Amino acid sequence: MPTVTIKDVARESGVNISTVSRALSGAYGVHGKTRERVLAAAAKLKYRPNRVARAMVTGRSHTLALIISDIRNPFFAELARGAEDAARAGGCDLVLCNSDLDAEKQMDYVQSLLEKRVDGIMMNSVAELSAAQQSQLASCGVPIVLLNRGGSARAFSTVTVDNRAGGQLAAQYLIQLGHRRVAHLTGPRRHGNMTDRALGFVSAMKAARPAGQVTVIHGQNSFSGGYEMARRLFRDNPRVTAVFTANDAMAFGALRAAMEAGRSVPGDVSLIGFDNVELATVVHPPLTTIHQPKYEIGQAAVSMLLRHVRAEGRPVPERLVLGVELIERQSCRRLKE
Amino acid sequence: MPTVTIKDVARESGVNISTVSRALSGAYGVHGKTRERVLAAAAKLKYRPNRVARAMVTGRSHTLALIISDIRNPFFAELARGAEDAARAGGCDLVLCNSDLDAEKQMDYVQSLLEKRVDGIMMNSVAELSAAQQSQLASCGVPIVLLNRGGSARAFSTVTVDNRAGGQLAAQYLIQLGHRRVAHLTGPRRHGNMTDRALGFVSAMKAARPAGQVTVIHGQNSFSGGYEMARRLFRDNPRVTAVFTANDAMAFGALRAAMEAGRSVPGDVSLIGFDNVELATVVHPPLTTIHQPKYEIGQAAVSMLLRHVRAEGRPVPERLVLGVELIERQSCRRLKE
DNA sequence: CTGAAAGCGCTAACAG
DNA sequence: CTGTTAGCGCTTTCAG
Repeated sequence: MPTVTIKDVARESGVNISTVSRALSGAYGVHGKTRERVLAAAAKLKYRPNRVARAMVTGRSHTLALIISDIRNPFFAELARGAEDAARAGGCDLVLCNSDLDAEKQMDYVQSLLEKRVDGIMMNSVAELSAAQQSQLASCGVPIVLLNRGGSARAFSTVTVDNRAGGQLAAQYLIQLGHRRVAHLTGPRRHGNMTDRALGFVSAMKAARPAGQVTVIHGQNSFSGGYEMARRLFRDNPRVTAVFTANDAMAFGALRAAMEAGRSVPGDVSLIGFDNVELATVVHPPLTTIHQPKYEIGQAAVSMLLRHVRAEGRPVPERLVLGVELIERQSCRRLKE
Repeated sequence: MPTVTIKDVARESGVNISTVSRALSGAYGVHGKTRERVLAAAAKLKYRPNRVARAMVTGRSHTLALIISDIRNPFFAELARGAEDAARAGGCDLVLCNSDLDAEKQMDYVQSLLEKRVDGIMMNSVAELSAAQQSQLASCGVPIVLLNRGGSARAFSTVTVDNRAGGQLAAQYLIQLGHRRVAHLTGPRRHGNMTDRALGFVSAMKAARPAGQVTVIHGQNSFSGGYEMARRLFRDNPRVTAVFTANDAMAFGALRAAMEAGRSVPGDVSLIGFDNVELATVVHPPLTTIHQPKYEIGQAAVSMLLRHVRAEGRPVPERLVLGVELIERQSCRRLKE
């Protein structure tokens, strides 16, 4: 309780505080004997270095931040776990921020994190950032890696999956099963990753022979968002034979809506999701979906970030794009002609 | 980029740094005019206070930590969200730690967090802590609130739900449906909360007329843990008519195992979970479960923690226990005599 | 190899 | 109301 500092250790071991500092940091330039004495004293006193003091002088806080929309989305939970494991392995703590896809909240977080001198920030930035925001972020002094493509300016490092290819995969699968009148349930407009998914899906669908018709609906990218959109869809647009949701959470919501509307999946309508969260195997029917490597995204993001942190100076933006794949389960069926 | 400090603001506005400090912290004792000048200078220079410097002198880092077993468990994700929202509302950051129910990893985290001078820690401590660990934690100098009952020593503040009552609720429900040969799938031995759930369940089951027989199986408290245990159970103990899992994730695993084993739920076996995570409504069949207020637990934990932090001195341990309730859906059925 | 001293950026008495 | 002066606990030159 009576906080013991490096001074106490110095007194106890009869050396100067700078010697203690060196001995403790395992640096060279300290006699074996002295070092042992210091270590013993530190142990005896139960000395615990004060990392905020250290951070102040070194300028490195050994803290990383992860700004996501909502940790309750299993996709982000998995990603966060990958990030936390990697951060810990790299000697850093991870502070978690939920932005709810709210641009203002997101910038507030960044501001606050900068004041706290975090060493780096990972974020799935809301929509495309305004030019002002972009430059503000780019020149904020700490490395940032985006979890989505970084808008027009190539100023940011990013780690993403190939969202566009994912959308195409979903479309091609549905096309091949004979679906042409389909819907795509997605998140808010200008949500980076989801926009790409939609792009890939719609373009592939249009390119089919005969061409498909796709209704795109925007809403909340959550369970309840999916539920709401699907409810409206089934009511207003009952002739749709398949729906592709921009994530699994929305697919679960759609599943729920289908159940309540008395529409069988895949009997009456086929459903395909995106993410491949663990629970996709246990819903009924098991959900066909596009798999993305969630844990690995988090991991890769921190290792890229850590590399930038250690590199000093303004880092050269890097971009890593990971692959996706179609996981076929039982929520889609072939359309009889 | 060329970090602007309070000194720069002082120079720019022609006053002393302490005046800047006062003006910025909104404290009294500074002339309106002067204050405006300072604020203007700060804005012009885009001054951002260095919170680690501030933390060093004030001794408050405005950082809270949450140590849980795994954020991928939707229960913890929801809890973490409640905690983060409350922390943010209280002006604090939240660092996330995944301990995997590993006692050593958990103590490592605590150690590291203490060095970082977090203001408080929330943790769902693994099992009962050893006496040594308990006293180490109790006297570590920062407030701790446990997310489970705190072992024998009443030295810790806790926020929990009434796990025992939850177990009883599950048992009574099953009893009333006529089940007497049941199983309970739970987590590792000595997991605080789950132990209480088991206690309540088993005792209520035994107290039934005629008394029930309950097989208790310990394993990993995860989707795959539930899956494994259920697989073994269905193979070795096929006459069981109902199973109660200590959380929903395990119930989902059990559902999966049942599906693969060709056993219908609730046709062949009834299933009841614990947590009431969002997805419990969308699995097939919708899961009957014991609801606990996850978000509120996280929220309550930080507000208790913040209260302790602000109270200074060794806080008086408080204990908050929240209620649970049975949510009846479609995974259990009445046993025909 | 070790000690002395100068800060990191900020707050908090203590004087004016 | 404002300026001076000490530090917070640690790292890091710079001299021995």
